[in-house]
Amino acid sequence: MKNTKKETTIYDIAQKLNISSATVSRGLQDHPAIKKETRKKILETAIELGYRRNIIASNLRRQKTNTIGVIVHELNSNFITSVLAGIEKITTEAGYDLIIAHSYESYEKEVANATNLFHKRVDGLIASLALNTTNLNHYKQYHDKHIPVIFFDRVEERSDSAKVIIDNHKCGYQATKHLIEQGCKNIVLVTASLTRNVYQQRYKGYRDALDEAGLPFSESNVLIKDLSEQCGVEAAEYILQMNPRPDGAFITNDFSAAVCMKTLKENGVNIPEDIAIVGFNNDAVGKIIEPQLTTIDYPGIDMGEIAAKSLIEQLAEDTKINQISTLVVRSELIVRGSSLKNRH
Amino acid sequence: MKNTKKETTIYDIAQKLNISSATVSRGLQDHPAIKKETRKKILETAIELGYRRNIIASNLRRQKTNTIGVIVHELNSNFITSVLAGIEKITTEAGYDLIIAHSYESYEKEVANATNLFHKRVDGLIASLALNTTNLNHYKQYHDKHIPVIFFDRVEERSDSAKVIIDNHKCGYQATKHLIEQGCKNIVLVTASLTRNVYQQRYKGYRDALDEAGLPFSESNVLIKDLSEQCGVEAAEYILQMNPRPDGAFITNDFSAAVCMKTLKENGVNIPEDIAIVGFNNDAVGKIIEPQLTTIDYPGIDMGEIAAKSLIEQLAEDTKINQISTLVVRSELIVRGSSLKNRH
DNA sequence: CTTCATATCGCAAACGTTTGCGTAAAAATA
DNA sequence: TATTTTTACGCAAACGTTTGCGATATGAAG
Repeated sequence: MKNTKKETTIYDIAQKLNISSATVSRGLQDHPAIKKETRKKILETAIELGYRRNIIASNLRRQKTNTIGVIVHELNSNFITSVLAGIEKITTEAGYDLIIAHSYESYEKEVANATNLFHKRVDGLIASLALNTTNLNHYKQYHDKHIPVIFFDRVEERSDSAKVIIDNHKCGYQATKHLIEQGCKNIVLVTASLTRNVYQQRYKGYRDALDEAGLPFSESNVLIKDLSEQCGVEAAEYILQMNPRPDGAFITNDFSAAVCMKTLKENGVNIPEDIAIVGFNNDAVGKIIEPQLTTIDYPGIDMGEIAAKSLIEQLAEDTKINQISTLVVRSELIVRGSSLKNRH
Repeated sequence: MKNTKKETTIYDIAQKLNISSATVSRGLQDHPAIKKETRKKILETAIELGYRRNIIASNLRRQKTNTIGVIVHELNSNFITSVLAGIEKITTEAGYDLIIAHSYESYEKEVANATNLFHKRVDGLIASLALNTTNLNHYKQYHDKHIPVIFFDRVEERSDSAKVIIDNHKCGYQATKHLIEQGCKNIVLVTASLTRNVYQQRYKGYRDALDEAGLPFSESNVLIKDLSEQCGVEAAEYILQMNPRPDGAFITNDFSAAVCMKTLKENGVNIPEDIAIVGFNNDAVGKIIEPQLTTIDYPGIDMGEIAAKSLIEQLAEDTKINQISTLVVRSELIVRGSSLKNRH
């Protein structure tokens, strides 16, 4: 039961029709220099013989793969899922295929994925950096071969690639300012490594909002964690042992915020009366937790579409003028119960 | 600034060393018939010239891609993420690359992905069916070319492909029996289309548990939804208008269960006193909601590993004996607050 | 009836590997 | 020393497309 059947090639079609393989090839791709009639015959015998175009041979000849690679730092957030949907929409419209690689927030896996996609000869790359990625050497090979790379969300600001991001500084500022407006005077920030741009910017926004309101900043109010489930628990424990207790918390990830909130509640803390909480990402969990979580929303689907459009644009133009651009998509604060101290 | 630099090929290496390209090719892949010394020289000049193997040419010649495709019906659940992690672990160990495609629970997208991966000439396929997929013709092309396909979780039982699943009947039975043991006598089942095996089996388990306990079955206690957020709300509304009110609910998706629970609570229903609830999947949200959600846990990572191992096994053996196997991975009921009526 | 433009199509090279087979040299054996 | 085996490597075909260029036939224009 071995696979003995040979694949049918354009030669088989050509032979059957007594024409050349060149004509078949052209006929299959709607080349204008082929008579309607012969093209029709070609298509007919193609399906008759069960022909499938050998993309590998085609890629080899054309020196292109019509494929773009995507590297994401995580998968199970609906932000990322939305981004992927946005990317997919644009790329399929433009006739590109997609290869999605997952780095699991690991620098090593990100490197492996980058070189892997490079060897697979993707025509372009869209990537979001892992949490602990600081070295970008694995993208240098792309630049050397003039393969466009676009970063989204998690970017490296020193890089001269195109980037599509949100205004994390503004978000951090808005979130913090909102807490201040609710009367908070002692606000904790729970976030991830400040080496990653998104957290660095949110941190700055947090500080700027404090400064503007004339509130003191304290190192001990900033908790650098990994934004996992465990992180939520630890953040709660830290808050519980603080003296004086903070009256607000900005936790830059909805899931961690939810876990933290839950842990605080279990220890008798009232949300938002004792501590007001703001998360980040507008994940579904924020609407499940009680009270519902105030958070920052930003449209993943737009980010994906913009990143993909931008990449395809770069692929289209031979001229590598490539004005290095940073695209910023809108974002907004969504106020819900977890932060509404003065609603009465 | 056009990309003028030609790629270096094995010919360039061969020329520089005054040997043949065949020797270079063999040297690069550790062929035993190459002297240590020449191999070393080859590797050295390879990196010196910045050589990268042209996988496309290699694939064309070998008629293999060393790539396996994965089609998932969704992405943003940690079940699927775990499955992908499991698959990735095994496949990378075996030297295969992965292409992940996402069908967004859409039959059309699933078909598109299947033919796309087929044209990309993956060596094998691992897939989970979309909710409304009933026609499997898009996998026929794989069988025709003897490309192994393995289904996981969402499978078609009539198919003669290998499958790796959980015992959904047992899960449904256990969940329902647990509710009965908690004193429930009027149990609602909220689930998705019974054409999909997982929901069909869970439904049967539900019915069998009722029968065994001598409890009556009622069509009006079964709600077929799509297990979205909206579904959770609708399920709650349905339950609220039921007369008499049910005292238990088995909702075959944690997120929907959480939304439903929340909506019920908002309408004055006490969980679990008035209605006990069991979900499915052991998603993170189940530990956030209050009370925490009783659910069914099953290890995605094991499913992924098993599916991948099974596929690679099929790829290894030329002999297509291929005993059609159905592999069942363990699963278990996790009891938490949402169903514990008689904890006092 | 020439001349020329246009419409169709074929030739053959190229893309970069891999690999069956052959061969020369070196080593082992008789 | 003569013969056989082993070692190490080269030749050239094959994988299936795509495409620049040339060739033929057809019709239009003069």
